Amino acid sequence: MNVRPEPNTSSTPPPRAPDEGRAQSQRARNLSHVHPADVTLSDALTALADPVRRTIVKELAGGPDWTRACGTFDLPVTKATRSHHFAVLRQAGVIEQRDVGSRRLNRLRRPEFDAAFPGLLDLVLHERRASPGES
Amino acid sequence: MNVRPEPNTSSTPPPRAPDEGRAQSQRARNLSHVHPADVTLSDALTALADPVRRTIVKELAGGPDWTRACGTFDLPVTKATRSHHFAVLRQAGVIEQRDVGSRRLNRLRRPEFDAAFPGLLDLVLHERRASPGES
DNA sequence: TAAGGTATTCGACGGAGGTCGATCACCATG
DNA sequence: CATGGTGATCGACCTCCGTCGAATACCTTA
Repeated sequence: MNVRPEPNTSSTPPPRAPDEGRAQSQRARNLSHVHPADVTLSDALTALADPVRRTIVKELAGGPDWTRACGTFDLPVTKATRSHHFAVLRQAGVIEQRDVGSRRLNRLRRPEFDAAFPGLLDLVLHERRASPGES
Repeated sequence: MNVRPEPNTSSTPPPRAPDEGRAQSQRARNLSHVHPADVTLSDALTALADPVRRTIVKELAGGPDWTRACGTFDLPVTKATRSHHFAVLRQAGVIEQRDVGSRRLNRLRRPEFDAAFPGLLDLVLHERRASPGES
C-alpha cells in the first residue's frame, strides 16, 4: 500500500477549507492515498467486487467531482461500515478524498484508474443494478 | 447460477471421448456450465479476484483450446482446492470443460466472456505476475 | 464554551470462502 | 477383474472481511 505525494490530478479545481494556508490538520494527515498505478490487479478487482462499493462508484460517477460527501450516499449500511468501504476504495486507487470543513468530499479517479486498468471502471458504470438481485 | 443448453461455442472442434454416440455418463451429467451472459458482475469480479484462478486463466490462454487437463496446471494448492477453483471459474462463465477419457479438458471462453465483460479478460492476461509478490 | 454534525477508530461478532486430508467415482490400462 | 490415474465430493479448519455499536476526533455554529 504505497502512498504518493499525490499531485493535483483533479479535473475540476477542488474546493478548499476556510483556513487555506495553514498547516495540515491531523485529520488531513491521516488521509493517505494510493495512486492507481501502484495498485495490484488483485486489490482493484477485490475492491470492485463488493456491491456496496460499486454503488458508491456509480453514484460518484453520476455527478461532478468534489460534490458528494461520504454521508450523502444511499447505502444499506451503518456509518462504520460506510467509512470502511470508502477507505478500501481509497487504498485501491478508485477514489480521492479531501476534507472541506467537517465533511469529506469525494472524487472518482476516472482518468488515472482507466490508465491503470482500462475498461474496468466502464464495466462497473455500465452495470444494470447492484447484485442483491431484486428487480 | 443458471445452466444453459450450451451450444457448441468452441473455436476449435473439441475432441470427443471414444464412446461418442452413447448416452451421457454420470460424470458428464454433473458438469454444469453457466454462460457468461448469465453471470453477474459480482460473480465475474469475485472469480477473477483470486490469484490462483487468474493463474489458471493465464495458463489456459497460453495454449490452444482443449489441450490442458486440470492436473497439468502449475498451482501451489492440492487437488481438492484445484478442483474447487475450476468449478468457480466454470460457474462464472470463464471456462468451459469437457470430459475426454478419464481427463477433463479446459477451454477459455474468450469470445463469449469478452462480449459479456469487455476488457476484463484482457486485464487479467496482461497482468505482469500473480499477486503473492515475489519475482 | 457548549452543542450538534460528520466521519474515523476500536473491539467484537458472524458468515463466506480458501485450504486441506480422506474418500469416492469414473476411466483406462494390464 | 485389479490396478493406477484423474478428478469431484465431503467434512473440518481457519483466515479474511463485511458488519455493527460504542467511543473518539474534528469542524461548525450558536
